[in-house]
Amino acid sequence: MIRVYNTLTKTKEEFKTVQPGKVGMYLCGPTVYKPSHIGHMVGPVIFDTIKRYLKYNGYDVNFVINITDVDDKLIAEANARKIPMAAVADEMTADYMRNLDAMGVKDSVDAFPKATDHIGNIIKFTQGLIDKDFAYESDGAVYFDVGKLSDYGKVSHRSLEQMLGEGGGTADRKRTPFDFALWKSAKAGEPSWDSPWGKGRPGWHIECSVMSCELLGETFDIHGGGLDLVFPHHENEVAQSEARHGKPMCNFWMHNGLMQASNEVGKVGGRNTKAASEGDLESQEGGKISKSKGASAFRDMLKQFDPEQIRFFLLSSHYRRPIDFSFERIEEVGKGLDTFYRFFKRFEKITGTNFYTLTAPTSRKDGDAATLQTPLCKQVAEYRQKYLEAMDDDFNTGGAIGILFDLLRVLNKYVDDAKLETSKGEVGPLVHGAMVLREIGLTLGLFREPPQEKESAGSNELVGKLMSLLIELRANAKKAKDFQTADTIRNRLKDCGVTLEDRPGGTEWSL
RNA sequence: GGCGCCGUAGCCAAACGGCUAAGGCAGCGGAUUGCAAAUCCGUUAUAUCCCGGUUCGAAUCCGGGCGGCGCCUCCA
Repeated sequence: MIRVYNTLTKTKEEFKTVQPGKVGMYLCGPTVYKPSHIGHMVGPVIFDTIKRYLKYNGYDVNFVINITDVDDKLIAEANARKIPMAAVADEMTADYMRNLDAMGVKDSVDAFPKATDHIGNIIKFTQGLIDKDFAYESDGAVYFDVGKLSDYGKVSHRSLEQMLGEGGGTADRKRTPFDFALWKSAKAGEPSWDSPWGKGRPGWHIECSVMSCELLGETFDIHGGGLDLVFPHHENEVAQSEARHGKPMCNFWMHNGLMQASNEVGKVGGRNTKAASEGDLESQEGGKISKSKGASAFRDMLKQFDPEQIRFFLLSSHYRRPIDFSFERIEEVGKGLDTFYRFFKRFEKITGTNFYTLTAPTSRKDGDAATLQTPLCKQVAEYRQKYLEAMDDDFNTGGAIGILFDLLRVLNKYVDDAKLETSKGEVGPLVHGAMVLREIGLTLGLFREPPQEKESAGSNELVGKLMSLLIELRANAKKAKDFQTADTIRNRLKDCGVTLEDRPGGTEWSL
């Protein structure tokens, strides 16, 4: 049984779907006005992992991430750069897609609807709300009347009375301060569309209600987003959708913790310099990354780190927790990841099989059936079971990764104990163990393909030839007990960033 | 000020009332090695920010502090 923490009820609930075997999942995507930074990758990676795990559990998952391509910030950016808003949106959407692709998320997303492709539907939806008397026109704009909804505040767990008591919000053309715009009237020079209320553009919240309904139906299963979107965005989505349809918009509201910026974030590519000189305290003092104007572009971060390393970092703690960003932390998890890569090589050496070509079970049921009866396999099965329990419990990827390490240790120990590197032994259990490691890895979106950097260096033919020359020279020196020469070669290579390992089957090198 | 989240070893982190508080990184000792590296074994929290309470039993539940963070500002 999979249990999911629901923001609506503030408890973990048994996961149940609207339609048997099918899951509709919607994630609030980016406003495409600047290149994405690492904070933008948190939600996609987490919900991609959730999709992978649900698929593994036999669900057919329809995963939607929206693209907000019309908004104040986009207009401002377009004006500043003196180019059309659509040009800004296209450029930044392309950047976002490349980043998602690097993180292994893009292919997992079934649709990326854009707000501007749904203007007609947005107008229809808005008119529907007016017809039902949940919205009113005022001066060319249309507002949602929150006072008409008795349960407004149920997602963010606050009440209208309480908020009004604080004197928050501003009234202007609105009936109540917390009424929000469904449709905004156009100002001169702004992109606009014709509507029954004159030229204008959609408000921020309406697109998500409209597109989620278009693609996933009036009631769907999972709505995700960052914790910062709970209020007002998700509160307002629910208000719109439920007022319009008279039924629950979504059964499970899931919110991921935000990535906290440390001062370092802005340092890559020197993007922080501008913000700092402008006295942008937010980027100076940290806070959530999504707001930090100094956060470095994710594409720059990809030059420094393997995407898998970043993914591993994001999944190493529970999704509802805030994550503190730091380069040290990413380096650190990278070292843990390297231990897996070393095992994969070790595995290939012994079995002649590339770990990445192993055909592992892609469903939980198949995995259950694949259990063998040797001592190692039993141990592996126990860890697999623990892994499943961790993931069943609100997608506890942090705990799951701990179990991945346990599994790794058991497999390495088996190789050591059976001396598989020097003598022929029973490799069947090892292959089975590696298969389970791959099965688990794939549900987390890990170990999909060999780490890129290390591969490219290793595949350089000249480098390979030079390395075998040096290794041969060193082997001759060792044979002649000339350890000084042997150590010189090893130390000098170390200075070049190349590590030599004298393994049972011969010397190996790595960067 | 209002609503809410969080505080576990040097650092990161799991745990959701009950066996010895996972795991990673760093450190230390050992096996192995010509020496290393890698791998494995052992070790590093009389114990979960502090103070009370509930309970046979609390890192977990309740109350009160202290500290960190988010939202409640941008005709949203």
